Amino acid sequence: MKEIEKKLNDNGVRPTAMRILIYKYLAEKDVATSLTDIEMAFAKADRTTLFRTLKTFEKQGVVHQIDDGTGVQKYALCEPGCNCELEQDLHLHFHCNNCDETVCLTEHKIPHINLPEGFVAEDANLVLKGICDKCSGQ
Amino acid sequence: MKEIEKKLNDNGVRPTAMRILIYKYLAEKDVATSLTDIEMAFAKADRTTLFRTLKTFEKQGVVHQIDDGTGVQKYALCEPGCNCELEQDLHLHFHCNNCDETVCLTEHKIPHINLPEGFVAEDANLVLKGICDKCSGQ
DNA sequence: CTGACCTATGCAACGGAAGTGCATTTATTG
DNA sequence: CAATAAATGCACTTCCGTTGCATAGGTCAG
Repeated sequence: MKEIEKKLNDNGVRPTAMRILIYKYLAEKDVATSLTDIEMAFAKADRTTLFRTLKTFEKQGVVHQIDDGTGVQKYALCEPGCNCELEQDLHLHFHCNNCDETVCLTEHKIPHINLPEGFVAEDANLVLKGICDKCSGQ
Repeated sequence: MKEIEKKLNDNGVRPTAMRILIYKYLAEKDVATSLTDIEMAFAKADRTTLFRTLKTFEKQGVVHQIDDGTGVQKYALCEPGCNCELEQDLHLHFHCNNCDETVCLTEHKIPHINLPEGFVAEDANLVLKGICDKCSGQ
């Protein structure tokens, strides 16, 4: 519990009760989480608070945002050494068409692509879709 | 003009006046196009018609849909041999942070990724973001 | 040619999700 | 404790995708 407070403090986020709960929730889930997911889990809290909490987390490098192609923004906790901004640090994401969950494959970086003359890449997003390990094992 | 009619017929799409115009519009633009873009260009036509036209085009393999991370769906004409459904045929897309346009890099396929045990990829989406050739040349 | 029929188009409305402005509560600091 | 800043909650807006239903327009059989 105290570790979460410390973690938030280290990232320049004031550890309020709400924020600690949200962090804990994200830590317990091992899949990317949408604002609506969190809203369901914390029915009493206001949507805006949750929204702004996520945005604060994102800005301070606590979570990174994921666009998995479903049309809804999702978030996942950054790994200890996660440098989300740098191209070479971008891992890829896997979206399961069966259970509809999205997971970070932090070990799998996006390979370097040779672009045509004149194109300069600053960022990349790679999402693979298919059947995840949990669903294919059934 | 007649080629467009033929092209649509070949794909099982009845070539109405509206559809020919939309096809022509897409052909003239070399960048991915959103429903709103088309709506602007055809102010008299109804949003729904344009929407359904795009969906029809997509289903019949005339266009493919692109998710470039901006949150709005975009579409681009399929190349002659484009097999959008097959994993090995997936090209990548480049979104320019300067001019905000998204282009197909049809020559650049998404590299094969070795996934962890249990994961089966059926589809993939790779979007690179940065500065495009037109903007970097300035 | 004409009526029946199917398809395309148009209009209205809905729903989900992101986002903003402002008031209020809670925490921090002098 | 008072003054100030930050966090939370409420109301509302906007944007986009989508659907239901009515109408217009093209197609085909008789």
